[in-house]
Amino acid sequence: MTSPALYWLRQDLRLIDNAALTAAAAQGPVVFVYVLDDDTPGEWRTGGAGRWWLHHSLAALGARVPLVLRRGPAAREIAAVLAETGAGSVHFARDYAPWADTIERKVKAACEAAGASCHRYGGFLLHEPEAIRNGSGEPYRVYTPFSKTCFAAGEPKPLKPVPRFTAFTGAVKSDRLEDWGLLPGKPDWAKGFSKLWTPGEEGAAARLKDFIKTGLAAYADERDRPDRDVTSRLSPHLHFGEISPAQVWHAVRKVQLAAGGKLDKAAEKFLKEVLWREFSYHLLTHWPTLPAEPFRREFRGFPWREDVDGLKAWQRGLTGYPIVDAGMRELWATGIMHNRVRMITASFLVKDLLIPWQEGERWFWDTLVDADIGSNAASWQWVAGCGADAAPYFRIFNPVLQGEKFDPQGAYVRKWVPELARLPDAFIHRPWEAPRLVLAAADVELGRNYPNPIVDHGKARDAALAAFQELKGAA
DNA sequence: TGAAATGTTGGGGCG
DNA sequence: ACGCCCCAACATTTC
Repeated sequence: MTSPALYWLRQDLRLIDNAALTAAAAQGPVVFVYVLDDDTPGEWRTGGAGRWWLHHSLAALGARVPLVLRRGPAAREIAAVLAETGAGSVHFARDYAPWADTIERKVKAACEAAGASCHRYGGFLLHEPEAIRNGSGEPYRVYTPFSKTCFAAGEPKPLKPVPRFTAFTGAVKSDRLEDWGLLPGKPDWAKGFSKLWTPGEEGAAARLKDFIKTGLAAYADERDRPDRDVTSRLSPHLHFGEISPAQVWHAVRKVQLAAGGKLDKAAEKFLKEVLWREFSYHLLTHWPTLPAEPFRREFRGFPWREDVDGLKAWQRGLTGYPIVDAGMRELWATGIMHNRVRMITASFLVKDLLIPWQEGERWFWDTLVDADIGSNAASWQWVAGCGADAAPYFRIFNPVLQGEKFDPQGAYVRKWVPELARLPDAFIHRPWEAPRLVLAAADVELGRNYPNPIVDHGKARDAALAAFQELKGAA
């Protein structure tokens, strides 16, 4: 009788296109093991919104295959499951987080001590970070040449089908998912999540199909419009590996080749966004301090401010700038925020309030269902101007102009900031300029049912530029 | 994957 | 008729 093989689930909660599972299935009956909170440092454990997602994703997968759920250091738990099942090998996909390598080494050591072989496979990227280098053999620090090299590297490997496997059915200890407390208690802030999301491999596949059918054609022209519905919303599915980036890539390529014309531009734009995710993770792999420290070292001396009230107003969507508040409330209500609005809200925190980007990074980590250590760190540094290939610091978003440009009728603001819903278009992004009578007709009382702007953007901009000058002077 | 400040041009009002 | 000024509208530079 063949001994079972242990498949250690990481951020790959799916059965299709799964090298580790395919290899495990070839060995013998598969023991599916998920370990919560392995040895991830406390501050980077899956945040609140992510834990909601994780619960439902594990529930969805657990309905298809028997899952062994464990909690604690991965090496200890894997060793225990090896002992309980007599499995002869362990298979898992690589993680790129800065702490992952240590965890994976400990698992390997534990396997060796138990006399089991240990196999690591490629992770949740299209290309391994070691494989994409510039002419001088260095990792890229600039996105555009990076993306060109990725496109030139050819199509990702063909997808692996769901392998034929038998699931291990012997006795193994497992936690109960309900006991992990991944779902919010009271108040249940995730009430609105289930209307929008279907975690799990099937939900991910359906989302991809729907995006290609209804969003992709308009993607190139409308992807910056938060009042439209053309973005893929695949990010949380990708984060938990319910779908692989290669699946997404191949699916988009397929319709691009079949339809051509307008879809060419749209598909190209979309695949470039997939490559931003890729770029972020490559940066993280080569510069593991990315989540904590500015990539451009001179920014270590930046005169950030401590502003508890400002941070709180930003988090709660009470800054008095409608597009900022709409974004922060969308995030809280749904676990996601439109990409354009992420840039606007992030710019506001970092440039208008001069609050350290790490504070924003932390908040997004806790509230986004797609919170992803690489993309989150790289994107915050991009906005703050201290990242690799970042926006120059002096590129400061004006929340009024951005709102008027990308949400011209204010539909997005009206949806998420209902107290402003009755304002006419002309004032929806600048309520403080509305005449008294207009405000009264719309039932808006600034300072009572909607805040006055917590900062004057013009003055805040000047202060941000002055802070930047200070930094340059000190350098 | 900005925005504001500054510079340039050209049409029209007007002395 | 002419020059002058004002100021959109657009382009360029600067932050």
